[in-house]
This record gives sequence, C-alpha cells and structure tokens, in this order.
Amino acid sequence: MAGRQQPGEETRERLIEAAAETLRTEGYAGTSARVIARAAGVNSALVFYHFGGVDPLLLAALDRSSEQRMRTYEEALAGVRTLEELVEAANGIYRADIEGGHITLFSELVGAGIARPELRAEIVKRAEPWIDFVERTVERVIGGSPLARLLPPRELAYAAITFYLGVNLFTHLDADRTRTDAVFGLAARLAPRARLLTMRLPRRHEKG
Amino acid sequence: MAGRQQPGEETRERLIEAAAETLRTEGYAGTSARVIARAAGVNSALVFYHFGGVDPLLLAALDRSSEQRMRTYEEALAGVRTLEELVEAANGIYRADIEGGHITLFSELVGAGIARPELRAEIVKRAEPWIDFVERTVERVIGGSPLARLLPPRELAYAAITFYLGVNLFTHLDADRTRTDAVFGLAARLAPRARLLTMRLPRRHEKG
DNA sequence: CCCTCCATTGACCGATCGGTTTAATCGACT
DNA sequence: AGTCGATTAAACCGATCGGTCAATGGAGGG
Repeated sequence: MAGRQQPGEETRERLIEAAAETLRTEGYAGTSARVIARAAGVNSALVFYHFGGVDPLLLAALDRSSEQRMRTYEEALAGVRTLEELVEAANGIYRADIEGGHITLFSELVGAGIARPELRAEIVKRAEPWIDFVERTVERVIGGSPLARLLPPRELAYAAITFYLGVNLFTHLDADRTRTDAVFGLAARLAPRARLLTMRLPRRHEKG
Repeated sequence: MAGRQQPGEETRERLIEAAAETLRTEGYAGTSARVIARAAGVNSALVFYHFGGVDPLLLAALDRSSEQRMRTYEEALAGVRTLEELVEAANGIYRADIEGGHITLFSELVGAGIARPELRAEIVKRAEPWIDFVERTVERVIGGSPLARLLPPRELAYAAITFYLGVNLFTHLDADRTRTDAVFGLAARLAPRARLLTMRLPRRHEKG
C-alpha cells in the first residue's frame, strides 16, 4: 500500500483503540493488559513493549480521544457568538460525546486516580487544556457583556465542566436518557434568558 | 456491657465501615474482600458469611452512608422556604458530603456498574429516593412561584443532582478546592437572582 | 455437664493479575 | 546474506482475586 506507515504503528493504533473500548465497557476494574490485547487481537506482551505498561496505554487512549473531541468542539464552537448559540452547540456535541463514551473514559480514569497519585497527576494535567478551552470560549462569547460581571468566565467555565461531568455520570443511571434530555433542554431554554439575571433586583415582597 | 447486641452484629458493623472506607480511598478497582477484611481486622471469609459477597457488602455500605446523609439533608432542609436558602443550606451540607467521601462511594459504584448490569440495577434503585427527595424539596420551595413554570421542579431536580455528581468528580481534579469553591459561590450568588429569569424578555438589540 | 448453634478461623481451590523473559519467526531494509 | 525491529507463543514469577470448606471456638439452653 502507498504511504506505508512505520512498522508497529498499526499495532499501537489497535491497542489504543482496544484500550479505549475496554475502559468504556468494562470499567477500570475490568481493564487489564490481557483483556486489551485480546480485544486488539494482539499479543499481550506488546502492551509493555510499546507502551511500557497498562496505565500509560490508557493515558494514550485518553489523549487520542481528547484530541479528537477537542478538535470537534473547536470547530463547532468557532462561529458561536451568543450564549444561547454556545449552549445549543455545546449540548449537541456533548450528546455525541456521551454516546461515544468519551467522558466515561475520563471519568473512569479520575476514579482510578483516587488511589494512584501518579496517575491522578497525569489526569489533572490532561484536564487543564479543557478548562482553559472552556474558559477561553466563554470569555469570547460573553466577555464584553454585563453578564460577565455576574458570571465571571472562569467560574462559569468551572460550572460548565462540573455540569458536563455530572451529566455523564447521571447518564449511567438513566438508561432511556429521559432525564438527561430534560437537563439538556433546561439548559437550552435558560440560556436565552441569562441576561435577565443582570437586571436590577426588585424589592422582595416577603410574606409576613 | 448492657444491651449486648446479637453476636456478629459488631463484625457486620466493622465490615460495613471498612468497606466504605476502602471504596473511598482505594476505588472500586482496589477494593477486595481481603482488603476490606484486613481494614476491619476480621477474617476475609466473614465477608461472604455475613454478606454473601463483595458487591452486596459494598451496597450495604452505600445504604448505610445514604441513610445517614438523607437524614442530615432532611433535617437541614426542612425549614427552608426560599430558593436562596435552599441553595445555601444544600451547599453547606454538600461540602461536608464531599469531604466525607459519601458521593465518591456512590460514584465509584456507578462506574463499577457500567460493566455489571445487576450491580447497576441496584445502584439505580438506590438513586431513586434521592431524585424523589430533591424533587419534593424543590417543589416545596419554588412550587407556587412563577419560577416553577420556567424551571419545572422535576427538571430542576435532575439538574441539581447532575450538578452535585459533577462537583464530586471535579473535586478530584481540584486538590485545593479553589475551583470547587468558586462553583459553590457562583450558585449561591445566582440563586437570589433566579426569579429575574421569569421577567419578560426585552427585545434583542442584535448587532448588524 | 453436655450439646447445639453460630461466628470465626485458616487453609485451600482455580483463576487472573502485571510484568518479564526466552526462543523463534517474520518482513523490510542494506 | 545479514541485520534489525516487530511480533509471536509460551513459560514463568509472586501476588491477589472471589469463593468454599472443614475444623475450631465459645456462649446459651437443656
């Protein structure tokens, strides 16, 4: 075949692919070098030969997934100008994110990192670009508006990420996605009204 | 000692305690009958003798933790009348929740349930009372207000739970709690302004 | 006093784990 | 022809896993 890649590259690809799939469907507790290698149709010794261990392979899988998703988000959000457009566009991609299990990858590794400081450090390192990206995007969209005083982009970015992590977890408890859809819908309905939050607060007519 | 409980009861207690602790600090992947039993200072066969297996013991630990937290939430939210009081009170307890690792228990089991349908079913069963509780509370607090048309209590309950699950996960990436605190603060600052959302939406002065 | 019942113990089972090693093979480049 | 990296199957290591089982212990009831 033209453009033949260097040898071993395809094996690495298949291992990364299989690692992501295994982590998604079996969870960290069910993910081992042997299981991954079997899913990749490859000898399990190659996990160590190519990646040096199971955890580095899982991190490579996270990196792969993260790059793909980041590209998708950047493209989809590049033209966004208003908060409601932002929420709508982000919701759309994020649904695909969830179905594809990309966030589950991340969440499983966060869970695993609880007991493994060196693994957690790697996870944290990989979360930073996402926080920065969300913050930059929010800043770009609402930066100049009065809303930004009430909702500092940095804090709003934290809240958005918090929300998205939660949605993924919630999804696992919500087989038919009814509740997840309701939450997406709520966010979409609220976004166009967000600027109302900046109005002067009328006097409270408390009862009693 | 007066009021001697039936034999084996103390052993069960210690196993439940140790199971929760282990799940919190070692994650599901690091939690085994032997590890739990060692932490409890008890023979590992007793895990199977008293609970029938590791997963049932972990579910018992979740139940224990869940009952305690539910009681605390009910007491703290019983007197709450406004949305801002609700958010403030809930934030307070929830901070303790996070520090105590109660949500980590839950999250780890959700993660583990991905690959174990029968375990997931048990987790879902145990999530329902929480969803109901949050929904009842929100309904009670904003039920009569105009806000309820914009934010149906059921949907707002889903959103709140989503948010809280996310905060817990986010916490693991936020060692010094700076970002977590920012998110709590944002929620607390926003709650008193929520009723602004129900105002009539003024005409948009779109540029161009 | 003995007997029964149940909690508890430690040994044991087969299986899997992460990781290493070895010897053999294979294909591509020089 | 020879070299080198990729790959394979297999054996091996020490450790752990979930789970079982027969033997022990002790406390209460007859």
